[in-house]
Amino acid sequence: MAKATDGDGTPVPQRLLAAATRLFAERGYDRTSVQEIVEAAGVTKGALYHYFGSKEDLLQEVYARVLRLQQERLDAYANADAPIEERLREAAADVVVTTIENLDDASIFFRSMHHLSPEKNKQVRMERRRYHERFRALVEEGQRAGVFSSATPADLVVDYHFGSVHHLSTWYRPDGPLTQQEVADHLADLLLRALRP
Amino acid sequence: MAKATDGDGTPVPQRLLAAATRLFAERGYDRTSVQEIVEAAGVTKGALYHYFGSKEDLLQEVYARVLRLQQERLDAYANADAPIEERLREAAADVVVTTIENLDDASIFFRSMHHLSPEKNKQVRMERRRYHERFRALVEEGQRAGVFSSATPADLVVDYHFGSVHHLSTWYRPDGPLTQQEVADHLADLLLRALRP
Amino acid sequence: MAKATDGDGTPVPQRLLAAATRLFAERGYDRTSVQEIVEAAGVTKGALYHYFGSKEDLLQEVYARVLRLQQERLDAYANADAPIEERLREAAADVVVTTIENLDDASIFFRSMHHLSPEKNKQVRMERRRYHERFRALVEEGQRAGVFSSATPADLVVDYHFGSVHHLSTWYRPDGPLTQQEVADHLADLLLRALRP
Amino acid sequence: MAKATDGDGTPVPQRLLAAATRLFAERGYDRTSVQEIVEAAGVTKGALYHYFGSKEDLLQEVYARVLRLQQERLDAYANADAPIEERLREAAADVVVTTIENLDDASIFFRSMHHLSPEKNKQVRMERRRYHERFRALVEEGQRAGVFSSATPADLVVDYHFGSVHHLSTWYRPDGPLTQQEVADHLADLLLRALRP
DNA sequence: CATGAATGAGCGTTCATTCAT
DNA sequence: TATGAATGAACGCTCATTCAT
Repeated sequence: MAKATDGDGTPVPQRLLAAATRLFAERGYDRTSVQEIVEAAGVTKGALYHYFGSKEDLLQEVYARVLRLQQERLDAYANADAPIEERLREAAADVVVTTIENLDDASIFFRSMHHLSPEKNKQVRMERRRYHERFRALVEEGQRAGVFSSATPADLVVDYHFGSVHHLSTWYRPDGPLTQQEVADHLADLLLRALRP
Repeated sequence: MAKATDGDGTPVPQRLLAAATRLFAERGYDRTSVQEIVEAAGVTKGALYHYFGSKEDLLQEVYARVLRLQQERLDAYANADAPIEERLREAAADVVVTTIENLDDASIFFRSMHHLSPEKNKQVRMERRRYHERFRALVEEGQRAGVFSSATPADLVVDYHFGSVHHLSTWYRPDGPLTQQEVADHLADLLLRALRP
Repeated sequence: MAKATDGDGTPVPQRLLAAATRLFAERGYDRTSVQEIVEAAGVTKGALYHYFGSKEDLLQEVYARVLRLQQERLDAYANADAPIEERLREAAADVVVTTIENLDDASIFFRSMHHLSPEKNKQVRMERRRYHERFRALVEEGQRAGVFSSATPADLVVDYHFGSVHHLSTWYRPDGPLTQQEVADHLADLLLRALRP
Repeated sequence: MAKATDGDGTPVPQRLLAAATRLFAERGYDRTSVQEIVEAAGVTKGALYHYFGSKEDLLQEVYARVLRLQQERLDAYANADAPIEERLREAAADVVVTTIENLDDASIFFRSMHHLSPEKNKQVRMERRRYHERFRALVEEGQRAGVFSSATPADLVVDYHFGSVHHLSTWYRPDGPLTQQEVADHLADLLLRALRP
């Protein structure tokens, strides 16, 4: 238990990842130097390069973590045993809540993806696509069932909603007039209202 | 007319601004070097610094241009002589069209704002705020008239729509299945449907 | 009378020289840009290069002016009709007063001489040498007459006094406890006392 | 002993400091480029910035070294067990000798201090002040004892002497007619003679 | 006489990464 | 495992000077 930890007992890789996440969100990927990350994590450069192949790998790990989390939650809501309106509403609200809860990761996600090398970028986009499609399937299911209007292509509906989710990191403030849940409910409500036949 | 131009006759400052816009959108602000900008514009560094105080000034100019354009267009639609639904629908569709028409500027706008120094950032945010508020006033006008639902605070409605506009640069492709106008109409339609009482 | 002047009627070359003198003294030769000089003088770069061949020429002109002035004054005191102690005392005090009165020029003189090109440097050193030698001749005259001690070589005596003159720009402040004349009298007194047989 | 050295075995920071000292003295601080320093030291720029935060830090280090040395020596002479005339004479001569022995450092000191940032400048001035005051205390001690004339304020006496010390780098040449010690003795003698009651 | 756009070389500094220990 | 000295390429920016007008 004395290995790869320091003082607080958190393993070095986690400490590095946490420091990198905070700094990338604060100042952006390019403006964060490896030196700053290792100082914030309380280790040396050698240690970082022992656990991560490059600065970019660190960024990819941040992505991988948030992508995994969001996909799991979406799957849980989407596959639940409930009417389609309810499942879509809950999934739509949940992505808002988890995005707010991980606003740092979200900022990085929407602002730093183009810093990944083409291959890694492609991989992230693919996972992102899977997420998008599971969400779209919900919309289409409701459209086929006649519960949702088919006036707008499902793809566009999904992008409409995700746009507002991405946008959260631009305007949401924890000390604002609305709680996370209220924001989530409102945004889910707007989506469902737009889909009324 | 032989002043400050070269070969094609376009003034040097414009050439620099155009080159910077394209490059900032392509690879991001931090990843674009001053050297690349001046090479793309066919001038030397000295010329750039003759017209612009810094690389950051170049970025601010890009912002200033697009902010001015969008504000003008919004004002025109918002102050038109037509029913409120119509005015909101047209304004909502128009911001989509002009964003697509200037997708480079838009990408820069939503991804590089945090690269501006605090003071310049503040100024841009202020102008942005003015735009947001003009749009919000339209929503509130409809809500007061009972034409739009008041279920969702107008602020949130505006952010919902603008989120999808920002998101355009992430997914819109000119060679996609929908034309600019179709995308604009769909997105405006989603907004109006969500606002039905 | 409307030529080469501006507003205040001072000829452009003088205005440039005055601006350069102030700025060179304030921030040093290398840290003063040609742009700053022309702005301070209220003219453009072209005007500067019309009257002066280079930035260095400006510096040389500053030197030439102060050298001429000091040489003239020394000659006047040295060739006066008075006992040698009196003539040396007055010359020694006068160089202190004129140095304090032109503290800017003096700072430049003692700090920026090595910025001149070899040829110009040589010329300035030569004129400086002439000044030194006229002063030394006074000391030697007194030594030969037995009025001054010969314990120290005259050269060294001169450097001893000039050292304190150069040093003035380091510590003299107009709002200090001593007036210019008091400082001058004290320093001349120290010299004369050191020379007592 | 194989760490941070190269070829000759001298540690890199020392090599950099030595190269910088020589070059700053030769051509002045502003005229010496970082590139020239690292080339003279046989390392790369990265190495310099590994050990020193900036070019200015290098200059400050030169100052710190000479200030420390001179203060130590002055303290030793001033606190010795000997009559006041003897202690002042020896201290006055010693500062001349050590200045000549480190003429490079001295040139830099008297010509480049204004290149330091305000904060660092202040620090250097403070240490310099301490030195000045220890020296002044010696003069005052002799004045109170009636051994030295009180005709001139002690402050001015100190500045008179230090002026000649600063001036050394302007005229002293190792191949001149006088040895270091002879120059030192003469200058100390002039000071003591000037202080005779 | 005077302008100011433009040059081009050089500046101090940063930084991801490597590697001997 | 982990260190930290060192690299080397690139970065944003400055500036004395030139020259067509």
